[in-house]
Amino acid sequence: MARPVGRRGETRERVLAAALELFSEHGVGGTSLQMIADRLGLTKAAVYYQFPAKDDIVLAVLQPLFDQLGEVVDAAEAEPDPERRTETLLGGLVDVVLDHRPVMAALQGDPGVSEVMSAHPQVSQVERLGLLLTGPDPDLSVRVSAGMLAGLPLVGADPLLQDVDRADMRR
Amino acid sequence: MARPVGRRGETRERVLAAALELFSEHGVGGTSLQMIADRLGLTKAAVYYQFPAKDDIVLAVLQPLFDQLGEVVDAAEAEPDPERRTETLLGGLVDVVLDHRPVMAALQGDPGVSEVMSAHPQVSQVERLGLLLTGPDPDLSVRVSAGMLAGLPLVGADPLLQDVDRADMRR
DNA sequence: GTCTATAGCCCGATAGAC
DNA sequence: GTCTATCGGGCTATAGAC
Repeated sequence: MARPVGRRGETRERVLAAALELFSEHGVGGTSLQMIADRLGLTKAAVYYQFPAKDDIVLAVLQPLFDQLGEVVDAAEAEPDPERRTETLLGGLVDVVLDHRPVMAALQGDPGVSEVMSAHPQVSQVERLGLLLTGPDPDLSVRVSAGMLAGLPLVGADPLLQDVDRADMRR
Repeated sequence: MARPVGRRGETRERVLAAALELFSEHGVGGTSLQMIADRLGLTKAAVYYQFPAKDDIVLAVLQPLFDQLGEVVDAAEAEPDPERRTETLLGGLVDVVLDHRPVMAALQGDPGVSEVMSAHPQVSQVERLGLLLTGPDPDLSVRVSAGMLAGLPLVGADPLLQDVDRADMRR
């Protein structure tokens, strides 16, 4: 096999790790490509070789989270019973938050993330799917659901509760 | 009195008016000092003379709204009875949204606004006061209130409902 | 007091040398 | 695969005309 991959993508991974650190320290908007390059001993252009644009770095940091979120939505959609459907959905959402706690803690509520996501609706569609699934009626329940979804990351970010939350969420 | 003020501040007002228009068209982040200057037939530096920084323009646009919001919170805090307190608070919030509908419609949900506000906590404190007032208990009720507050501007922005809303809000 | 002209610095982005 | 050089544009700053 001769290691067809070898250390390929190593720099890319280092960029993503440094980016996540810097994003959590200064936010997306406060982090420049120069800072990322400096932290790795590279130049701006070297970072630019790995990612065509700054947005792509943000997206790459978020992608694993959204991948898992997509799987959760898919699984929930396949569930015919409404009650078990929301059960699968909420449990899966908790898992997503807990599995990606570092990313969640660093980027939740960051204005720069909102900008990138509104500019690249590819990932945002997944979130809309989730919202439509919880309540397709254009009533107040939608607002409450959205509020819960917005509050979910806040709960999962700091404390270490795990099984207890899942029961509370069902209200 | 000889009008000690005269036409002073006229340009300043024109800058704020043009800024509000441009913010609503392109968002805060998409509006440059150059655009504001061009719309008024001025130069960037002329705008810069009126406001020391771009953030100060955003803050100046928002200030009347936050001033009124502060008054509402003050009035609600002075109310001893909890029920009447929330009544005063919610009614006042509706008034704030309705009185500043143009600003609300233009800047609500703008990522640039969030950035400026997190960089200048002077005004954001008022909002926290309001949140703490609605529910000082770290329970779920806070989340729901926050969700309602986030949804309030959306309601007040587009339609023309006025008295009916105030009754609905009390849930 | 108000504005023009100009310049500095940093950013994201691109082209092309090694 | 990595880097130098450079571009255009954004915000900020200063000097000085009116």
